[in-house]
Amino acid sequence: MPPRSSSNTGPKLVSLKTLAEYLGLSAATVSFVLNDAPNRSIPEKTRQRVREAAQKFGYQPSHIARSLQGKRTHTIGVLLPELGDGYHSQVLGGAADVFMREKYFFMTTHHRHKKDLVAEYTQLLLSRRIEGLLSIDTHLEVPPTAPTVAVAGHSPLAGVTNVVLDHERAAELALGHLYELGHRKIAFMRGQLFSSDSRSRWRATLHTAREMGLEVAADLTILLERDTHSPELGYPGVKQLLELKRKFTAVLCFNDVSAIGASRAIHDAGLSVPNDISVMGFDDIPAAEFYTPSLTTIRQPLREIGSVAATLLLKKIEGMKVPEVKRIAPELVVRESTARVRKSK
Amino acid sequence: MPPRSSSNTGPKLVSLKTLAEYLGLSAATVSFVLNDAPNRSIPEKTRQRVREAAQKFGYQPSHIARSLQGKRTHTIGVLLPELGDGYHSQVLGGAADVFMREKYFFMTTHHRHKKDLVAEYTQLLLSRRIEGLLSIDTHLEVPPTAPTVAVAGHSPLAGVTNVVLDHERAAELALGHLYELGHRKIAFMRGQLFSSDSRSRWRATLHTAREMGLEVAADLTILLERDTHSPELGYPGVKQLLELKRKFTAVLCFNDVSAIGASRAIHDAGLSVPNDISVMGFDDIPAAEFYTPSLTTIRQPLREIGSVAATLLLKKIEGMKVPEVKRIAPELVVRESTARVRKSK
DNA sequence: GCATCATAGACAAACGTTTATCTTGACGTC
DNA sequence: GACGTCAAGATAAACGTTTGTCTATGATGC
Repeated sequence: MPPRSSSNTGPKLVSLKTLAEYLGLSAATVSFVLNDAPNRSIPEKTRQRVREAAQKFGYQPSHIARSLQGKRTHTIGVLLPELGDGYHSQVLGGAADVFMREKYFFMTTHHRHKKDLVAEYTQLLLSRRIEGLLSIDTHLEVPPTAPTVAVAGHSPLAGVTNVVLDHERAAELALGHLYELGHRKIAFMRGQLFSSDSRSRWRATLHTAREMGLEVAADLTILLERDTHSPELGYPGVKQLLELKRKFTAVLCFNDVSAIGASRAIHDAGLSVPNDISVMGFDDIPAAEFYTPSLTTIRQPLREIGSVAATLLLKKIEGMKVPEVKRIAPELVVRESTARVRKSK
Repeated sequence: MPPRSSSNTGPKLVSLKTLAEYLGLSAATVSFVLNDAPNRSIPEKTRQRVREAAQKFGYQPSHIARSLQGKRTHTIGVLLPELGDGYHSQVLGGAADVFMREKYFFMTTHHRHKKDLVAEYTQLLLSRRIEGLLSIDTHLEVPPTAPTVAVAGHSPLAGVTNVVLDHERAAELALGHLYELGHRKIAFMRGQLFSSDSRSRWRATLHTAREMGLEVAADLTILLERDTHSPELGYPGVKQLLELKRKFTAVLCFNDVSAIGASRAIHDAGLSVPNDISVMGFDDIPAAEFYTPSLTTIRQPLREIGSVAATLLLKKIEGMKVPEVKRIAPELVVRESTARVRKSK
């Protein structure tokens, strides 16, 4: 296809005033017509003329001028650590669906967890008169002066609504599944201490295990330490357990990546997943499905988390009351890496 | 940590006027001080007073009012099909790095390839006075009236700069690698006809193969048809080739996902990757590294593509001339799924 | 034939800035 | 003492809208 003609230095943007001048009308009248303002008597004939002229000149009202005196900007500010990795982008995607549907635009900023950037961007967004702030995995120091909803925010802040994964439910699903398959000797992985929701997850795991009468043995607990996103994360711990001849029939991993590492360690020890040992992941990353054996895991409904957060934020902006905290239930995804524990010891 | 105090109905935003009134000065003077306007004589004492008051009231200049008369809004509009999947988010991430660094903010819109939405959002962004448009994997019908850079845009448009992967280079890297390993009978996968850059890739592959003296045999060519993102995409074609007893030592897959499917088919046929057949992917998705055997692949430097596009866009906005098309070189990532062809036939 | 009323539209203020130009008083110079 | 200069700041216009109020003009009522 040949390039189209029109240049992109573009027809200069036409203002209400120019349009009015051309029509021999006042800007006000033109504005009334274009906005279908009520309580104004303007004959259909004039309306036609105005609309045609607007069409002809490709008139676009200046959103800036508009929002200068009307309060509404229909703009949201988003704060997140990094764009492009799976987690944050998916949450943002879910939120974006809602924003677009409700005719809000949003500006995204990323700060790589730098405190001063978080503060700076918050201010800059505010000075652009955003109506609300969506904070994803971001540590806010003070409550912003605009309605705010935080996803996976750490500390509770006055007036800031938190949307978080229901870790209790996650633990129930994971342990419940293993329990039903007959597993009683389960190895546990505990997330790195610096990891954002590592603590709440571990607490929920301990709590649920106790309720179900499952033992969380210290000598079957692996504490992750390395700061990596490769399966190498889960390999050494499980390998060591196997070398020490600890007895267990399943391992509850911190996430899918470490579950893949765990699988490899089991495989390398000459054992089979899931026949000898079941492996349970967390997150449901795309690789969880592709891996062999595909991973049974707990899915975090990231898009849903995003859309719930966005919905709550819009409600707040409209002045409605919303809860301080909203928990989102995860889902159990059963695949190949877990199986019924074998009768034969 | 206990919740902080301050409420988020927030201290009402303070305007220049209010500030000026409080100080007993005119708004203009306050503006001069706060902007360090040159050629204005204002005693240091007054400057101090002004700055202190601004601090005290947490004054934030209204970006909106500012950009109403100055032309600059320092805002970019982004058009993409979908937020949250790997490809687009990574490109956006790379672009965002540049935008943030250069103090531009951006609004992201997604259109799921709906033509009318593309047009509508372009207009809306324009009416918000964006200074430039970044179009990612989006089919633009007409050149927008603002400087525009397109990533993986399909048709060339007058004045729109295109940033694309250098498919020729990609083919050279892939085929060169296989060639060096001794492969001469290679099976090819051709992308679905509806896939965006399927055509240019195939053309480059044919061209490069010819140059290297490699044969692209019709009976070793698999045309993908299913519209799926699961490995199932690559499985049946390769399986069929094996069943038909076609002889080949390597398969050049359309992407990593289909490469995983291909691997499985080979495995299921009782053959080994890479000992019997080498498998080459494309994209370098995260799973490529985790899979067993990990995939040799051609990496699309997505973040780089994004940052190059953003850089070009900013240059255009500054009024500099930039090329109509910019090709980004891919990278060969050698892992376990390819090996030297075995001597023994 | 005059008051009343609806119509069709103009006028002007306001939103929060920036910036060019003007004012005022103090001081210095010859 | 007339004049110019400079400092310190005020005024006002402008950016592109929206919206409350005002004004002509003609039509209607009695």
